[in-house]
Amino acid sequence: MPELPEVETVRKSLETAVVGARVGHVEVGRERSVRRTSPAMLSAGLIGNTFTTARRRGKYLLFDLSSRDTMMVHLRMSGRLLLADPTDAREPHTHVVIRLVRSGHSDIDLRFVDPRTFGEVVVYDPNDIDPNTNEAFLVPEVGRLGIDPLVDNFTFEEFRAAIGVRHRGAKAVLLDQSVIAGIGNIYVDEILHRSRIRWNRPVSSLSIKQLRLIHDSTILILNEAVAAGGSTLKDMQYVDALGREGIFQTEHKVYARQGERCLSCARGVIRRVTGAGRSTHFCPVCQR
DNA sequence: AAACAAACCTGTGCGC
DNA sequence: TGCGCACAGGTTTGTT
Repeated sequence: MPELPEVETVRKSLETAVVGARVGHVEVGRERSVRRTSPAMLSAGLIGNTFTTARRRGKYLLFDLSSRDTMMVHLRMSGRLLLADPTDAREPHTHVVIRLVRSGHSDIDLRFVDPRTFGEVVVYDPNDIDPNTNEAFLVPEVGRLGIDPLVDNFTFEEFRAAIGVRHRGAKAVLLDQSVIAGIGNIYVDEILHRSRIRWNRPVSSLSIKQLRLIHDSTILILNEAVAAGGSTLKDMQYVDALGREGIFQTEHKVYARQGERCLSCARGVIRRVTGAGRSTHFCPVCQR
């Protein structure tokens, strides 16, 4: 479900409540959600410690702790992080509950809800580094992430250097989290549409002008989507930590609009094709 | 190197 | 109404 704009919206919506809060107790109702370690290790890593940051890299949420450990949360397809009054009824599929204690405030729950259980929560030591790869032992993939368009200095030169001289299709490259971190299946289709480039165009065949267009569109769309609070689709699964829906889905030009008239050129009809197990939406007339 | 398929799970929406 | 199938925002792993 959530891509960079959704994860960023979640991050912003829980930052005030989480940063500075101490963990009172932890409940794990589903071991799979903490599969990288264990319920005991999650509790031991959290209880008594205070969150000092609520960061994001790509689609990864990173909460630094006073112990110098970090809690990583990945929502994958169906995960949600919700702030709730501890007396509020729990949503179905609430797998992890972290009780936050804040001086001068009443306690609050940070709840990890995840029907499909692809998501996960793990506490790890970011300084426990594998000297061979320079990546954290427990969560190496965060160290493999490419440029984050919002967190990093996402200049055109950096973008071009990250893409390199490959022959892969434009969509595959933009979805590659080790190139750019945070773009997923909805936003990649929207970015390429705005850039008027076909999903399977080899990046090696793109002109500097077209690369600039992709770079500009990426920044534009991701920022607009964050400003809109992300995209809440028909299934209404995605909401921020306070339960608020996003409204960027009303701005989608191609995603889930197959069969409809292209809003950009007014001539093409949006097509949906399937490849590598994912759906791709584009206008065959204005995307070349 | 790059493209693809399958795997991990559950819920929903569709056609029959 | 009910059943079976296709499909869903992500990522990893293994195979062509």
